[in-house]
Amino acid sequence: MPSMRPDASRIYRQYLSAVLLHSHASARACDLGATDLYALNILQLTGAMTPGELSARTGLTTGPTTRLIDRLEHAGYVRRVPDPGDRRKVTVEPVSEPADLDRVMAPARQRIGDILGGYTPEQLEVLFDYFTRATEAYRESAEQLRSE
Amino acid sequence: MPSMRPDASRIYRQYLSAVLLHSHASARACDLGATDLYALNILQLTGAMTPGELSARTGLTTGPTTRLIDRLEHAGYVRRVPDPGDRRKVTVEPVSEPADLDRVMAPARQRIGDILGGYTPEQLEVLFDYFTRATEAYRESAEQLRSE
DNA sequence: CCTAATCTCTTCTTCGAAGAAGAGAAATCT
DNA sequence: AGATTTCTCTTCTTCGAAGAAGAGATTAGG
Repeated sequence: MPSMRPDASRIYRQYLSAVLLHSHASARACDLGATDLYALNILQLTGAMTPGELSARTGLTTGPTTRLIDRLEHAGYVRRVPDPGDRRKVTVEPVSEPADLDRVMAPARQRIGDILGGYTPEQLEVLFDYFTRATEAYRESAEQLRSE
Repeated sequence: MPSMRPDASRIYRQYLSAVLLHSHASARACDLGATDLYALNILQLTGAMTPGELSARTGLTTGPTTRLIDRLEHAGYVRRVPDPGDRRKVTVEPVSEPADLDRVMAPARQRIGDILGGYTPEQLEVLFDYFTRATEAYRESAEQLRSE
């Protein structure tokens, strides 16, 4: 990060730490393992996919992936839908309203909502522009790490 | 999140997912366990603390915490410093430059740096104002989850 | 001073999740 | 139609990390 501010890097690092801290605390509060949350994020970000594809993305072999999906399905975060075109296949799709996770995330969502509510439309434009770009940047970087 | 945009919530959610995705991929690339990264984040965010305090913050008992610190120290992310005032105590402090993690995070940092470099000073003001406030919001929310 | 409290670390056991290998079902290709 | 490939799922084993209990060392209090 260039010299926009002397402490820009530090602020950003602490920001990331706080996000991760909260995410981990949320997972813990839901009795959700780290890999489970990771997979759930993949599904929410990328959309429905087959177990095989999820295996590839998580880096797990198919065995653990089956049981990972079992856990997520049992907890009500995803569901298995048979593929109409290919009856060997199953599609794993994220469920719209994951009850527990939503409840746990509510306080943070409230706080962030309050913060965002204090900005002008022009400022929000900037923020959401950043969110959109950063999403792509992190997704690409993660992809890059995965393929190394 | 109120009706600032119809897809605001979705954009923000995907943004968070991407951040977490990348973080998990980074941890994986460093052979760093989820709890290890979690603890490291606590230390980087809050600063040096005793193993007992780290135990409380991670929610672990003291046994696993000792070995968690062992792993982090061995990997070169933290170090133990004896407390001069109380010789029973040890202070665990994060090391300034964690080699592996830095290397793994470099591509993302580059991309984010490029994105931020494209904004005007006024826009950066808005972004860093958000980062600062959001850090506090997530930290408080995580604290709240921990104490439930 | 001597007891109680505090702090870290060690040991043992337990548990969850990952890997490996293969079975079973269905699609594809010759 | 038969053989091969492609999926998912099952079983068994292995491994890392968490919990419980207690030892050892140091400080604080009566």
